[in-house]
Amino acid sequence: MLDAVQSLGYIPNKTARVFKSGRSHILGLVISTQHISELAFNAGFQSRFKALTEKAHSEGYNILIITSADAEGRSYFEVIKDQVADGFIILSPSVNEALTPLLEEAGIPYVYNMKYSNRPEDCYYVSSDDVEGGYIAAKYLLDLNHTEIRFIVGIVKGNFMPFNVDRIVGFKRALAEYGIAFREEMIVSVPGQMEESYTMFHHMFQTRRPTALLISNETTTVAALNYFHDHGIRVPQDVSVIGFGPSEFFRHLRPNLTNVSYDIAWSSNKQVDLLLQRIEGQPITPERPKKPELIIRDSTARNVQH
Amino acid sequence: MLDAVQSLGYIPNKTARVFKSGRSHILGLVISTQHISELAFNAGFQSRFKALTEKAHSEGYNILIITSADAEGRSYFEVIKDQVADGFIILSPSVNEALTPLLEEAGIPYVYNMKYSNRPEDCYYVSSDDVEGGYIAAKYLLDLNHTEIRFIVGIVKGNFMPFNVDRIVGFKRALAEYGIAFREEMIVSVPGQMEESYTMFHHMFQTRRPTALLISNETTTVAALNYFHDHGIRVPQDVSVIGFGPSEFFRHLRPNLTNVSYDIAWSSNKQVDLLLQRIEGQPITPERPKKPELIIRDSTARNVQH
DNA sequence: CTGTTAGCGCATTCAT
DNA sequence: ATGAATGCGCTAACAG
Repeated sequence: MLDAVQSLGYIPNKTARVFKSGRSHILGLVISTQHISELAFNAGFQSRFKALTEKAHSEGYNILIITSADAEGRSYFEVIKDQVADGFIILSPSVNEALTPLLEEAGIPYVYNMKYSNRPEDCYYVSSDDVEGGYIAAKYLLDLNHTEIRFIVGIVKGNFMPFNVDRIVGFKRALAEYGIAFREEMIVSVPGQMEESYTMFHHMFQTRRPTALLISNETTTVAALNYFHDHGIRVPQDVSVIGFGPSEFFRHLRPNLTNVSYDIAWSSNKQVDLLLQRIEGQPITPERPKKPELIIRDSTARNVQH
Repeated sequence: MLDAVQSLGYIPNKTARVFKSGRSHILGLVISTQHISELAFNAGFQSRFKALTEKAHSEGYNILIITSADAEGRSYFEVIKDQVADGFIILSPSVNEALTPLLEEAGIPYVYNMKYSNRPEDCYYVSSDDVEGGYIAAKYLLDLNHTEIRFIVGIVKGNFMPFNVDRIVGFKRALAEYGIAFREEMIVSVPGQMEESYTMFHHMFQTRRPTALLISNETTTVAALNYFHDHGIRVPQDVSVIGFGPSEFFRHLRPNLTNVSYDIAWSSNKQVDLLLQRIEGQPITPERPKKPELIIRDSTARNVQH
């Protein structure tokens, strides 16, 4: 009789099974609409998406893409609570103090991709060591005799993202070690992506021209290289450039870019592991942030000016 | 009493609601693991992902990412039938004759992003007019006096993808109109992405050097530009290049690339519309493929050689 | 070892 | 208008 059932085109109702078992084997990936719209040269997000999907897949889970237009705690929660998913990976564009208590109260398992709170019990995230990232990048430029350095960071609603705050801390630390005074103008924020970044570099290079750039996102890095290409500014002869993000991406740019390389596959895997531990009610083993590496390529050179 | 329920932190069980209503408001996006692993410069997939996600979102649906390692009909079906989703958008890397009957028999609504069969009743797809795409690109190069043209196409398991078959038809049509004999060597297939493409261009330019290139995917286009950059081959003075894909991507390359531009947002929106019609059992209004446009930029010039 | 049944939480129907 | 009962399709527990 079972054979008959099998040979007939019977397909068990997945919804009923999920309902009964209480497990959908779906992981919600919560992203802002900004993430989606800025996909093109956002190599960091792409790597994260790839790694999370592959890892989830290998653990028997699928990824549900969940977007929320305004990245507020309450609205994120409204979207999250309506989803069929066993847990959520939250790629917050900023610190989100309001969201966590709501999720906790509702008993919804979650994980962040970065530090989301200053309370020690809020340990459900796996991040990278961004202080170190800012430090090694700045140190390398200082070793190459650069002092007119600009650190280009994106801003969301007028605020630095937490990892940029950390990178700036590392940047300042390196400066201090070398006895170079920090000046506010060394930090340059860009509100947007490709177009705004291009314009910003235009202004920057019309006025006081720096000898070295740290650029905290990939799209802005592409904008910089395009601006330099269009205006005959040579990298690294005229300006040194260091990018932040997955190393493979920068290897495919011209010139090959020196960059602070994050092991996004590692952190993504750990995020999924952590989330699955929460879902299964297992004890949590917090992960220490992994140190990024400086990959030296062709976009950085010794400063011979002045 | 209702107020009390509201004010208390009561959250209705989404799974039970889905079970009862029979609607998950989830659309499965079925992709191969290849899609995921080749995300980086795959601007076409990125645009598609973005457009599908935004459209689904605006229709009150979310996107579930479903991957299958081997893109066979049966294994795709095995994965699909286990998913909680109201319907599926299938980004098949090749024609998939085996999958469709299985889905039909199981009564699972689906939509493809390209023509998936030659039977007239298999009309559940929204594609672009790729014959036209190949034609306008080739015609433009022929107008610029190029005859040593190479059409670079990706292959999956030794086969051209259906849209490349169409583009080649258009390419040959243009050739015929201009009285240029087609030669087999004009079609060059690359098995892989960035690295393999780079090597392939190296071989190509060591031997008989073409004056113009049509490149059917974005990663290979980037590989070509990188190869030319590294070896002092100037675009468009030494070689003309035309890419295929979303126009914004090519605008951010250097030089700005002439390209055959597809309206991916349009086709993605239509795909979701079509799928929702199927899900709701509404009569289907088939969409005619939209014609692509040739965007002329800085990577194409008149052939003055010979 | 095979066959029957209870119950998951919601929405809908029906009875009050 | 409010409240109680039913059933969706599975699975796990239980009975035969």
